[in-house]
Parts: sequence; C-alpha cells; structure tokens
Amino acid sequence: PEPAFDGAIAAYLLNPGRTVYRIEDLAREFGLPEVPEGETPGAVAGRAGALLALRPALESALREAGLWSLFAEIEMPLVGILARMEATGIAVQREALEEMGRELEERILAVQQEIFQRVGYTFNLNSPKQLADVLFGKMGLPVIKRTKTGPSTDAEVLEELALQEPLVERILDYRTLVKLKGTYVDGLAPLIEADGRIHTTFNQTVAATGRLSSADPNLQNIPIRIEEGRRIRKVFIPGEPGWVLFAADYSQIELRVVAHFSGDEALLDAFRQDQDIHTRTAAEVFGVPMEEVTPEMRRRAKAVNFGLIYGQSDYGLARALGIGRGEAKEFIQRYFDRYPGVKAYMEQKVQEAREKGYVTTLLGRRRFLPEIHARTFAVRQNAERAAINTPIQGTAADLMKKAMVAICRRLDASGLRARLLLQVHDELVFEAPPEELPALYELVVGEMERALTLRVPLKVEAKVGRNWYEMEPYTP
DNA sequence: GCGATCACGTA
DNA sequence: GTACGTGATCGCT
Repeated sequence: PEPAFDGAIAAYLLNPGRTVYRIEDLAREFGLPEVPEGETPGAVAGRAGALLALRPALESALREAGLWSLFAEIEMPLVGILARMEATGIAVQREALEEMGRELEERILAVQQEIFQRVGYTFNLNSPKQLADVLFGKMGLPVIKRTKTGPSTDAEVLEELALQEPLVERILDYRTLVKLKGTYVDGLAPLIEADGRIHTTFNQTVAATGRLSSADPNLQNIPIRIEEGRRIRKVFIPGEPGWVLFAADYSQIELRVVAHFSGDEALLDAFRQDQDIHTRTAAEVFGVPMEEVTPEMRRRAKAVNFGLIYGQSDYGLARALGIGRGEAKEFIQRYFDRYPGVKAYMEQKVQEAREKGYVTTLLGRRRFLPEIHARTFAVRQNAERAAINTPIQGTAADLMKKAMVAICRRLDASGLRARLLLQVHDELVFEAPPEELPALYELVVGEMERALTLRVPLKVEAKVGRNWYEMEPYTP
C-alpha cells in the first residue's frame, strides 16, 4: 500500500538543501507550537501530534510553491516503488566476489612488496601523509599541488610524477587495487543477505538537485570506466535461474535538456538529426566538417560539453584538458559563438537565481541558492555554477522519476514477472525472464522516451546480459 | 567512537 | 567546473 503523505519528502521539495528533517525543527519552521525534544513518552507523542499538524501546513506550502503535482504525482508514488526495489535487492555471486578478493589480495601484496623494496623500508601506503614523506622527502620528487594540510598525492599528481619516476606507476596500481578490494569486495561481501542479494537504500531527500542517492551500499557507483574495476560487475546477476539483466539508459539526457531549455538552434538541430553530439560540437568549434573531426578534436569538444553542464569556467576546462587558461578561454569563446542560445540560457539562470533566490527544473522542483549573493568570489561562483547545473541535472532527475512511476504502474498491470532493481541516475536495471524481453523493451523504452515531451526527441538505449558486466545492446 | 581529511568510485 | 557515498588514516574525546 502506498503511503499518502510523507512529511520529510514534502519538506525536501520545499527546500531540498536542508540536511535534517526533525519534526521539532519543521514545527518551528512552519509556525507550530514548540515541540519538546527527547525520547520521553511525552516528547514522542508530541512529535506525532506535531507531524499531524504539519501535514496541512506542508500541503498548503507545496501548493503555494507550485510543487503539489510533483509531490502527489511523482515523489509520493515513488516512495513505494523505491521501497519495493530495496526489498527486492539484486543477486550477487558470493563465490565469485570472494575469488576476486583473493586475487586482488595477491596482487596488492606483490605491488606493495615491489614498492617497499624500491623505497628501502616499509610504511603505511594507505596514508597519504606517509606517502608524501616518501615521495617528496626521501625521493625528492617535486610537489605538484597542495591540499590544505600538505602536498597532494592524488591520481592526477601521481600521473605526472610517473613520467620521471616509474615507481609511482606502481603506487597508482596499488591505489586502484586497494580501492577495488576495500570498497567493492570487502565492502559488499558482508552486505549480501541470507537471500543471496544486496539490498541498498535509496535516499529520496538527500540530493539538492532532485536526484536519488544510494547508500549501504552505494550501488550507483559500481566501477565501469576502467576494465579492472568493471569486472566487479560480473558478480551482479539475475536472481532467478535462466533470467537476464535488462538495462535501459537515457542517451545524452543532460545535453538534450540543455537543448530544450536554451532553444539553441545548433544544439536542437544536432539532436533532431541524432548526430554524435561531441563530434558535432567539435565540427562547430573547430570550423571543420563533421567527417574531418579528429579523435583529439572530439575529446576536447566532449570536455567542453561536460563543462557546459557544470557551469564551466576557463579555469576548470583548462584543468580538465591539461591546457592553458588562455586556450581554454578561446574554446569557450568559440563554443558560445556557435551556440549563442546556450550562452544566453546560462546567463539567464544566474540572473534568475539572483532575482528569485532559487532556480527550478522543468517540473517546478526548486533549489534555493542564497550564496548567489556571497561576498566571497569563490563561494559566489560556486552558487552560479549550481544555478546553471541544477535545472539541467534536476530536470533529468524529474524525467527519470516520472518514467519510473509510469513504468512500474504498467509493469504491475501487465502480468510480466520482470522486476525493477536499480536506478543509476540515467539508467534503470531490471531482472527478467528472457521471453519477456520484447514486451519489457517496448514498455520501458516507450515510457522513458515519452516521459516528457521536449523540443528534442529523447533517446533510450537498451542492453541485456547474463550479468551486469556482459551487457550487450538489445533491440527486439 | 567521532569527525575531519584525503582519495576515488559513479552519473 | 555539477551531484553523490565509502574507506582509510589520524587526532581527538
């Protein structure tokens, strides 16, 4: 049975930047009588009473803010959907996970040995401080950048140092292996429950942009980019014999949202023609036909497109591409020359945040940005980037949530046995009997593509596999 | 045991 | 440059 009202979710929509949802605090905020704190029967009863009184106050506030339909038609129905996803969980091959652990352990010991041998003594390789002493003290390597407490030893720094000291490459290997074993093998193993499945918690009131988050464990950050880590996905399997995993993900959802909001002709055109967006951007920015775009040009254009979503600065783009600020500034300049609608859109969002104090998504979700008026430049700039990014990231979240509600409603009515397991921001993961795939595809891809009508088509790509590693493109 | 810090995984 | 969560270390209580 679906809950009718959740005070925390109401409070989240009214201000998604809040971090606590204590009834005592909400009561004060909405002008109710003071509620006693503590765990005495009186305090507990007081909170129950206050929550009852809060309901009409929160409901009126939602209506006044134009958030009622988002609350009633998307967020509340989603509560039950997420609860079911959590209860269902995802099956994990314990044996395979443990085998990966043993293999990683072996490799870690070997790499560690090699490093200690070269350094001449042992130390705690997991301590950035001790590592810094070795690299910048004993070995006399140059400090590339600093954290607030000392020299930085992050991957970016180590990659640069590796050019002059091969040992550093081994330290990078060590970091990768330890991360995989610690977070994804030793971290996940104890969370496999008696049913052979891992049950995450989807948090619906944490992310200020409207996204979900996943914790205990976080199943939204399972490695995929690097092959080494990607292998972790092999242990995530369908929970019924003969079943498969089915995934559907939005293609370039955030840039499509930018195209919709900005109305920029070139961007709209690119998506209407279903072009490779990074290649098209490279062609525009470098002034060549799409056929003549080189991999390097595309790589740079891709960074510009990402930067765009994040509210790019010349400084940030320069860092991402490892180029000078002047050159980065030129790229951005050229981008805005070719995509003037995007430039105008970004300026408009910052202005809106200044005037109204908040920005909104397509479905009216709002995020307050009080720091848009900060006296400190860096703090203010951060708020300006959030003003640009939130409507984009948040609208993508709106779309996905709306699709999830529609999909689950239809799935329930369909008699299909397929189950929704995970949401990873722009992707949904199901387990299903293979014979249901054609119907599941139509249902899921159809609802995702038609969740909202934008000025550009929404594109969804489907994949199927015997585990979360072996996912191959699927069309019925 | 707790919190800050650093580092690093995802979209 | 956006948004998250987790693990190890380290200094503190």
